[in-house]
Amino acid sequence: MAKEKVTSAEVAALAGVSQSAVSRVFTPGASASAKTVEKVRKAAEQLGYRPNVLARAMVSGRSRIIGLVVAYLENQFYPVALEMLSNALQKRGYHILIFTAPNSTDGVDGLLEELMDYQVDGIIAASVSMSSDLAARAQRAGIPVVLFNRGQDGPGLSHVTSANVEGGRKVAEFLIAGGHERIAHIAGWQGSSTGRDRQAGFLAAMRAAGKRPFATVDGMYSREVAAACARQLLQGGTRPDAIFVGNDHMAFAVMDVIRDQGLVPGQDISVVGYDDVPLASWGAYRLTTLRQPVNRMVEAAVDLVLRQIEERDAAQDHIEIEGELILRSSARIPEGWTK
Amino acid sequence: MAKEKVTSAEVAALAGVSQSAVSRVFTPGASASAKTVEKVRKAAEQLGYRPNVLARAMVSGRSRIIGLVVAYLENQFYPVALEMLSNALQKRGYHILIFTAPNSTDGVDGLLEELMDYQVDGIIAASVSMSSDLAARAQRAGIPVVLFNRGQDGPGLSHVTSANVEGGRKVAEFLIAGGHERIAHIAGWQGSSTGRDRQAGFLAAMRAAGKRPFATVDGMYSREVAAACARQLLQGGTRPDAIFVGNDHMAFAVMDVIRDQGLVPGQDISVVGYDDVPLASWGAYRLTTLRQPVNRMVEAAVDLVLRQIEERDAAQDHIEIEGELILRSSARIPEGWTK
DNA sequence: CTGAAAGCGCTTACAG
DNA sequence: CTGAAAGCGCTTACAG
Repeated sequence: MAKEKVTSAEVAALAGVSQSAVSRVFTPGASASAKTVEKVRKAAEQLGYRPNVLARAMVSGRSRIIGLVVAYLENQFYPVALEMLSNALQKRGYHILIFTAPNSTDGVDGLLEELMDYQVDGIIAASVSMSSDLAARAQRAGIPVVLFNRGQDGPGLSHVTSANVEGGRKVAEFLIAGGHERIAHIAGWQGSSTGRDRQAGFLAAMRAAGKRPFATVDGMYSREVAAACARQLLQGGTRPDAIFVGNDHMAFAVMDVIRDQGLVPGQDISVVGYDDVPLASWGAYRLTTLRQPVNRMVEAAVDLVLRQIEERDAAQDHIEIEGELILRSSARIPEGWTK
Repeated sequence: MAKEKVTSAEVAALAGVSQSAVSRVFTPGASASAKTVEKVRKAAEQLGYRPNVLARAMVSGRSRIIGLVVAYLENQFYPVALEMLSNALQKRGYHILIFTAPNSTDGVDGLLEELMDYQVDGIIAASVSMSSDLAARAQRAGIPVVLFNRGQDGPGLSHVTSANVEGGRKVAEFLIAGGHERIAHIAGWQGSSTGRDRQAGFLAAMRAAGKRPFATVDGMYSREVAAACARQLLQGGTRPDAIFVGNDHMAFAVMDVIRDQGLVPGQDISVVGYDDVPLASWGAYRLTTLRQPVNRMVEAAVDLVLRQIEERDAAQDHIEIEGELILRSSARIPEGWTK
């Protein structure tokens, strides 16, 4: 039976080698003779020895911990991403230390201190913006930061997003092709790059087609705000015949409001979301939406941080992944387009 | 400008005190004169010093890290719990190291090793079972384990759940009071205590009322399985007039199937879930469900681990929190009951 | 209250 | 390949 805590020294004693030898056997790439390896492995097994990650971290300067700043978990996009991120990182020998953040910018500032206290090797920040001051501090500390699903103004940070401007454009073009005349936009939070980019793409495509949006309002990425916006839009004499909503999470609220008014999404009013979270495909919503390829975004983010950690040279990078419009029944499908 | 890494020795030098003094100033409860505190604080501020948590962990034996084993994040119950857990722990100076687990028992076994490598102070395992062998190992290592939303056969682990047997009973009584004649149960995974307990309570209440369930099947906590079960139940000549589903996540799938068949939940067939995740109150579902009070479950779990960590004596405990039936429109409401 | 010193469990030059 | 030794950044008795 293994005892509470076994150290490399105890293994060394049992194996009849030096403590350094034990360490080498457990350090990938270090040299040890086959005989030593065998003796050590046997002793370690017998004692139930496993290297103490924290001690290793102290001397090597690598904790194998990635700080993940996350918020807004009500939006199904993030739990899904979180799970994938954790799996991908686990597979490469890292683990995630979670920091739940307030959704505002200033909330993150205090977190960085704590993050650094734990000597994390890198930081992935999902769904939060970061001041460039913060970026600078992390950089000075030599900790790579990757923004996930959020861009950044100014230099300093890597980030991975989907092609949001283009996504917004695609949605507008789809809606225009569908013959909609009064297209409204309940935008993603205009304090975030994703919200702004999607809106910019949407407006650009409208302009290019010589159309003006029926209305453009900020849904703040909030169910409540989006629902209020939708109610507002529906109450006038003429109402929109299509609404592009800045993300799926808000789009569900909008659909709920539409139905509350006795209208049918996809017939009376087309609704298009952004993300393609699992719920979007469920029977109750069947939401047409611009899919953000989470798996590829996750892969990119993981590659980015780990590359910056493991090969110090690796420069920052901005990765943009293209999304695809997923056609379902919440929006009228233009003739000739196939589901 | 702070430099990359500042140590207590550097602060000591600048402040003109010993390194031990610096350490004391940053150790709550350690004694230092007002003058020393001031000199040290000033120097620390100037240099941008913060204690290295890992170094502190090494010597003190406390990492202030809680390992969280989690899976099944598609079920909105868990992201919600995760966020609350993280917030509660953060507030008390701990952080969560995430381990995503396969939903099976054996998957967790390997994780425990990794968990212990990081010298976590405690473990919270959500939505996973644990072999008693595993429990024993953690115990031997002196690491308290708390099962969240899962019970355990045999001794060794603390756990917090809602009152599942009673919850199942309440649902049955509600359905019986509603005058339903053919009540089916798509149960939670029978490999889990929650699934078994809810079913047991349900069956007991049925028996007590002299009723036999229309059918009882295992939904495995899976959308797909639950949907298949629902289709099965609906296709015969006589179909159930009520279905108690083992959790909300499956209940949504069941409602989707019911509507696909042109039936209306709450009119043609009553559906009752378990959990009361946020989605249950959204317009598209309005699911009647037995609420698990996540906030109280989280508080209890956090208290339990921290107590076991901070006062070594604290014994294991099994905490059961009562839930409440939330009446919405997915199920017929018995006369006299109020929403 | 305060400093010198030992030690937490490792990794990593440094000699051999 | 291998061992002795230094050192990672702290906390904590131990004297004073």
